Amino acid sequence: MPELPEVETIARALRQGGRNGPAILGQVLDSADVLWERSIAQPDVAQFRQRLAGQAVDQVTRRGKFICLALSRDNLFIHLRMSGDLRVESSRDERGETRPLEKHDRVVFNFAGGLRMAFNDARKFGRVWLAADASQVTGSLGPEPLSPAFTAADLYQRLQKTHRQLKPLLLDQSFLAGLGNIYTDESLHAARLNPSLPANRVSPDQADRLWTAIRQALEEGIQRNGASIDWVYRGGNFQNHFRVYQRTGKPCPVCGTLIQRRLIGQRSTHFCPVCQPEG
DNA sequence: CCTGAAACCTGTCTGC
DNA sequence: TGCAGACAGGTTTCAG
Repeated sequence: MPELPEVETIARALRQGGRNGPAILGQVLDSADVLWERSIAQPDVAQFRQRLAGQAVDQVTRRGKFICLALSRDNLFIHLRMSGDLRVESSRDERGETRPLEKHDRVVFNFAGGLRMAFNDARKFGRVWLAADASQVTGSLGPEPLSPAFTAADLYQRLQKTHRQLKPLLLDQSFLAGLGNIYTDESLHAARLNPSLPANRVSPDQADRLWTAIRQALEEGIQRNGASIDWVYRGGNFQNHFRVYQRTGKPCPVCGTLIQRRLIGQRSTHFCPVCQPEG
């Protein structure tokens, strides 16, 4: 589900509190309950539970679409994939009774102070890693799009190296970390680039536009606390500001032409045939 | 190197 | 009402 802005919103809430519960920064892990074993990518479940116990949450950050918890001795990575979410709450209700879990809770992290963090994931695609060496998990990710180190010239150079179509390329996390289906379509529309255009045919000027569009789309998404669609992620309102995503048959906000949808790289792709012409 | 298809899953919605 | 099929914010793996 979530892309960079949604993951960023969740990471901030874990750091400062808000959205789905109190902050977990500084909390000490007591135990973990694994309700769906395949949610644990690494190491095996027994080792995962054993190593976790007693470690404090020293830092909460984000890298691409990964939530990264720096623990006392390890790093805990959470990837929400299509339907994952995190919920922080007290383990007991007002009467002191153990609070029941929710449908689709897959892993529950219990903290020493009485809080718990539930990883809820209807579709079971999400994964959790525990690794001493962070590069083992996030090592192959491309640049962080909002980092000052990522420049328009940088993007242009990377685009020149391949003839892959822009849409699947931007979704490739080793090319750029954090874009998903929503923000890719929104960025390409703002940059006036056709999603099927081969990357090495993008001019320096167009690369500049794409760089600006990507960063603006992501920043607006973060500012609106992400996009909430259907039953999955809740909290943000960026969905009310989509220009093309899920707006098939509705007018382009720039020229009024009806937005088209078609499959590119097996993902549904929304674009304006006039603002984003072929070739 | 690149593309497309399939797999991993559950839930919702549409149309017959 | 029931049921089949399409579709959903992601990633990996495999065949060609």
